[in-house]
Order: sequence, then C-alpha cells, then structure tokens
Amino acid sequence: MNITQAESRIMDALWSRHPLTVDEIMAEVAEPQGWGEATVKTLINRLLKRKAIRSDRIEGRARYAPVVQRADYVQAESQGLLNRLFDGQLTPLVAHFAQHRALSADGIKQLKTLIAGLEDGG
Amino acid sequence: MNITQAESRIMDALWSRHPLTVDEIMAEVAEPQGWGEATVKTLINRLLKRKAIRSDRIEGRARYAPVVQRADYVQAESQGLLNRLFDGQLTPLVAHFAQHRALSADGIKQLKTLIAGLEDGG
DNA sequence: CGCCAACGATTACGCCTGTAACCTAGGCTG
DNA sequence: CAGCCTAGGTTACAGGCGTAATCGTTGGCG
Repeated sequence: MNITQAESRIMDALWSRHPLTVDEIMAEVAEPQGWGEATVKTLINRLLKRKAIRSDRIEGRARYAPVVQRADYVQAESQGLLNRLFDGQLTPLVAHFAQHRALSADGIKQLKTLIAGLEDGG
Repeated sequence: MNITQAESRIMDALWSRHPLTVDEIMAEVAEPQGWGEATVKTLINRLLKRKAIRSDRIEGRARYAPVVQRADYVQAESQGLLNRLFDGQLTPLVAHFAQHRALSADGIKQLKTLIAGLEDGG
C-alpha cells in the first residue's frame, strides 16, 4: 500500500474531492508541482496498478477515486515516523516540538483542550 | 542534509555513542538489519560524502562521528510529516492518534503532565 | 625488507521514483 | 464512412537508494 511523495499529491486531490478526471486532477495538482500532464498520468497509473485508486468510466470519461483511505495512509506514515524517531511514543514527539519549534501558547491551549476532551471521553 | 532510512541506522549508532570504528558500527547495526560489512561501509561513505558524518583517524583506525545533530534530523523529519499530513499543526496529529491508535490512558496522563509543565514554563 | 592481511575507498547493479514522450483506440466531423 | 483528434495507457530514462563485490594501499609480522 506504499504511496510515494509525488503520488501523495494525487491522492490529496482525490481525498479532498472525487471522482475526478485527469484534467481535474491536473488543475488541482499541476501548478504547485510544475508537472506536465504526462507526469500526472504516470502517477495516476502507478496508483491504479497498486489499487490505491480506482477508475470508473462515467459519461465516457475515466473518473478516479481513492481506494486507500486517507486516515489509513496518515496512520501508517505517522506511526512509522513515531517508531523510527520516538520509540513509538507520542509524548516524546510532542515534547520534541515543545522544545524545538517553540510550540505556541495557542497550540498549548489547543492541546490542553484536546486532552481534556479525551479524559472525559475515555 | 538528506539522510535516507538505511543511513539513519548508521546515524543512530553514532548518535548514541561516538566516535566508532567500522567494526563497532557493524556490531551495533548489522544483526537487526542483516547487513553485510560491505553494505555498512557503503552507507558510511555516502554519509561521509554528504558531510553528515566525519572521519578522524585515531590510533591508526578511522573513527566516525556525527556532524549532523540528531535533534536537527528529528526536527526536519517531524516538521516534514507535519507539513505534509497535518497542515503543519501539531494538535491535529495528536488528535489523529487519539482517534486511530487508541491513545492509552497512560499516554494521555503523560501528555497532560507534559502540557502542564509547558504552561508553567512558558 | 618484502609479503600478507586488513581496512577503507571505488565500482557495480537492480529496483524504485520522478519526470516525461509515445502509441493506440474510440468517438466526432466532414 | 474515413480520417483525425483526444484521452488514456505503455514505454523510456536518469538519478537515488539498498545491497554488495572488488580494488588499492598501508601497516604489521616474519
């Protein structure tokens, strides 16, 4: 289920809205990346081959839709980073950002609220 | 300053202790990865070429030490993930784990403690 | 003083990834 | 009905990465 960085730009477009034609994906993705249409087509086809997306012919045009869920992708990526760099623990990651990226006061407040909610909920 | 995943295993060894000879790096890294000595040497040399590590000849043996700091690497990787997947915000990442990885009660407590400390400190 | 072994550097190679051009089939137009 | 355009799929290619074998040099030992 591996999705490379370039491919993930295609996925982003499809996760936010689908199904999309090649042209629509182009519109979402081409400018920021500076990609030609051929490149986008290749990425689409690689994702198709690996069943990360699916193609349905609707009104004579191929429309693409995600098969892999964004949450699953995010989960795999995040867990991988956590495992590689923070021994699988979330707290050290938060601590790292607190130290090195000067977590803003607002960020702290948000986290506090989030965690208060978690305590209530669970 | 890019460090690939395989290379990061070498860096891990050097970050935890340095300077190390090739043999010492082998001892730290070979078994878990199943790498031959040639592979380790190649990774070392690629890191050398990119100045991520440095080699000093001490007592007739080359000893390797990190140049790139672990905190910088962790920072770059984490920030990259945050930017790519969570719009650069830490809170959504924590929220994601809360939802999808069933953050343990202990984890929640740890985070709460951490954040309480942040509020005091800042 | 010469040779061997060990150490570190150089070269190799196949797969993956980013980027793209080319080919083909099906529908629109004359 | 034939040709042409367009959309989508197929092939291509260079550079990076994981994995490794080979080469050259230098220091220790006989």
